[in-house]
Amino acid sequence: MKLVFWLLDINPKIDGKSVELWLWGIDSDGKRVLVVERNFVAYFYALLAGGVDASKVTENIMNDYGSSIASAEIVERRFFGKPVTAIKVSCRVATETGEIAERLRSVQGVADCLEDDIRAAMRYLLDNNLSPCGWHECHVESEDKTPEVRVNKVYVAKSPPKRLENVAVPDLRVMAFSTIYYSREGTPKSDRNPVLLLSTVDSNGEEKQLTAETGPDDKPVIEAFIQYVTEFDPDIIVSFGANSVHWTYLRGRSHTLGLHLDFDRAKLEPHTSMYGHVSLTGIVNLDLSDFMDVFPEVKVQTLWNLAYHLGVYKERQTIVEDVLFADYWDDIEKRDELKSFGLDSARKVYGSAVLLLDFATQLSGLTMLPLDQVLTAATGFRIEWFLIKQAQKDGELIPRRTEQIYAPYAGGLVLSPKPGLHENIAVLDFKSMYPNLMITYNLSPDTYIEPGRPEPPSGVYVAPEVGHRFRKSPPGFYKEALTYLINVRSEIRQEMSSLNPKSVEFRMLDARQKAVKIITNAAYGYAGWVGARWYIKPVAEAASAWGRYTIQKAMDMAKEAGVEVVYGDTDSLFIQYREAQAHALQENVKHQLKLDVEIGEVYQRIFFTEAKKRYAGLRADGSLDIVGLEVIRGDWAEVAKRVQQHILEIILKDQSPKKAIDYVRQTVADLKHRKLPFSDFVIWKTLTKSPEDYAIKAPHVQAAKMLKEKGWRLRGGDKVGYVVLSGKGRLYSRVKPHVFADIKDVDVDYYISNQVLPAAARILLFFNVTKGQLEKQTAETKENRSLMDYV
DNA sequence: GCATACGGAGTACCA
DNA sequence: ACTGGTACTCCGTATGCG
Repeated sequence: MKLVFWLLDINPKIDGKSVELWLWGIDSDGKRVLVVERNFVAYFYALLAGGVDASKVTENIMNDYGSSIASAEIVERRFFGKPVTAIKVSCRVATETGEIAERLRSVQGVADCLEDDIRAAMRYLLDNNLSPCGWHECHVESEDKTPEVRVNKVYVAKSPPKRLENVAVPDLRVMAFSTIYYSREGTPKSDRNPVLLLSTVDSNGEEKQLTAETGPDDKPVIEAFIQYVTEFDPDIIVSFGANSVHWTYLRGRSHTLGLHLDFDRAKLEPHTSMYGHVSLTGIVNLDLSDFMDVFPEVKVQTLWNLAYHLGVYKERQTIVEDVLFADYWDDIEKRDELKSFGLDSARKVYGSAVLLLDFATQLSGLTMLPLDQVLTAATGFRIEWFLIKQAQKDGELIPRRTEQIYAPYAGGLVLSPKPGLHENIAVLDFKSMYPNLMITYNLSPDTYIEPGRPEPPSGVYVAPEVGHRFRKSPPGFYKEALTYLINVRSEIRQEMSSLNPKSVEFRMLDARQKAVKIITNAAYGYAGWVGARWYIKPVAEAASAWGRYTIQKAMDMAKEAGVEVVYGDTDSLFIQYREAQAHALQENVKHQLKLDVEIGEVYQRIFFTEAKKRYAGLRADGSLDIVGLEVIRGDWAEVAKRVQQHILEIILKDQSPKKAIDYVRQTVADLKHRKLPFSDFVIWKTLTKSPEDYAIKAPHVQAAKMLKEKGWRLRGGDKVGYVVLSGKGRLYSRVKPHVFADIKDVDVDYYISNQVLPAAARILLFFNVTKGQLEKQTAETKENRSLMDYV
């Protein structure tokens, strides 16, 4: 019979020597199904050394290892663009692939073995052109002897599934949860600290709070959780932080209580899997904290900040810090507040998930990575899987990931800005510059001509400065991949333009074009990544060299046309805008450099300091575009950022330094009287490693160590919020984690002289502030450092 | 003995 | 755990002045 199903997840099922592939899905009737593939054959390629007799080597291999090998077939492939002969070795026992490959590496005539490191599930998806989060059609038979799995129906595949074009997504059962643990000893540990509260929100609109009202016994909480999950039978479980904390915690806690957290569709417990994520068999485990790299503008990565950024809620709400959970629980008057915070958190998880699921689904389909891996996989791996698909189409063998020597190379060209205010400035932007350069000059691992090698008949593009050569044709697989991506994106955007932005189709397409964009933009970075399978430094080096050439040429052309350039960075030029002239330049550049250039933002007014990568522009619609300055940095106190923001507004709109100074004076006065919220004083910084690994004493490291002393575990990647307190000595000796500090101990003078005034002076330095105004300022701040010191 | 200079560590940003 | 270019703060020691 024929089965049509949407592929939710795939996992290998290893039973002794047999490897089955389990394909979890949803059929066209909405039934949850498992399709078991029993005909998977693992294989790899033995790459032959030059000049050897392929059939002889094959014969030798079969003689010596025939008992482990199902078949050995001589095939023609390519490796880094060069034609190669290889033996495709299929293994009798899938789990022995790596071992056999390792042995064959030392066989006479075998140069190397490749693709033995492609795991079964990915191999299967790749070879059959399947796509997670996509519809497929498959000949199946019903399975009589149903394995112990929780689905409506189990089938056995009679042939590999075929992908269908349908892009719709079935109705998925989604469940979100949040946790609250009880600990008076810092970071909760599952062997001693109970789960006070589990809050859930699901796609049926049901909200639940599972709690241990009566005391420390949380066994009923976890039992109820297991029961609820089993009954609801979610396709996707969403959380914030489950990959790093909650699954391990809940599993550990279950064991402490003599329970098993075996609610997934194979009745197994959560287990760690690829790319540092936790797997739930047959259920997608989605951790929203893995989305954070998609939103770098959210500086302190918390659930609540993410949800706020996404517009899940509008009014800022009071958050209960985890440090205070135990206090809230023990205080009967505050316990309800904690409970509603827990439920609210689950709502935020669910609300955010609804908005992010389309994007994740599309990224999964594009990269071939299953939905629960695509977000935990780093950028490099996402693009790599996309490229692997393209390479396979071209007959390119997939290189192994090998240890490479890191060697930096020159990047983009950055021009020094002309400091001060400018009127009417347009940004001339090269659209998707690096991808387009790679397309235009056919930059790819398989088109690179090594020094000393003869020039191919098609001729070569020679990169400026660095001299790397790339054949002009045929196109490399980067060119093909990028051309596809860029075309697809513009088709999608075209299609979107005729749709209602509120329609489901529009939402889907928008998610897809965002996913495509992410992959497109990462291609250049991937090329220069030492960890890349296809790492060839000259590819990245040539791209950046062509980039510098391009921007330099465009600058020369601007000069020739009498257009003043005030700034530029990598792929953009900021020019004095006169409409006809600018458009003429745009056309000229487009034509001569064969790259797409657009006139982007036209600023009414723009302000540059002497520093590169830092400016503020006033857009035509009156909004500010602030780049690089303290305002948009996550490691400055809120009060300093707000002051700078207002100053920029005053300077760009009113052009009144006097007003700006008055504003600074007012804030300094407020600071002196502590008439500002405590959150204004918190400085957030990221730990790049565990606090004890630091060689130096830095303020945020000291604050982290204080948290650690109270039992709170902090690791690399964690953000520490601290405030500076009054006192003597080094800065690091008088900081405190914000959760333990009080506004009355804050050193307001530090915030005036090291936060607010420097941020203000960064801008005001460029305006003639009269002596009188400055003296007034000095008088106000008395012995503190005044603006004068900075001017 | 003290203030200042300066390189390095650390962080975060832009493209 | 995708690249290089850049700015900036704070630490900690070297340096120079009185």
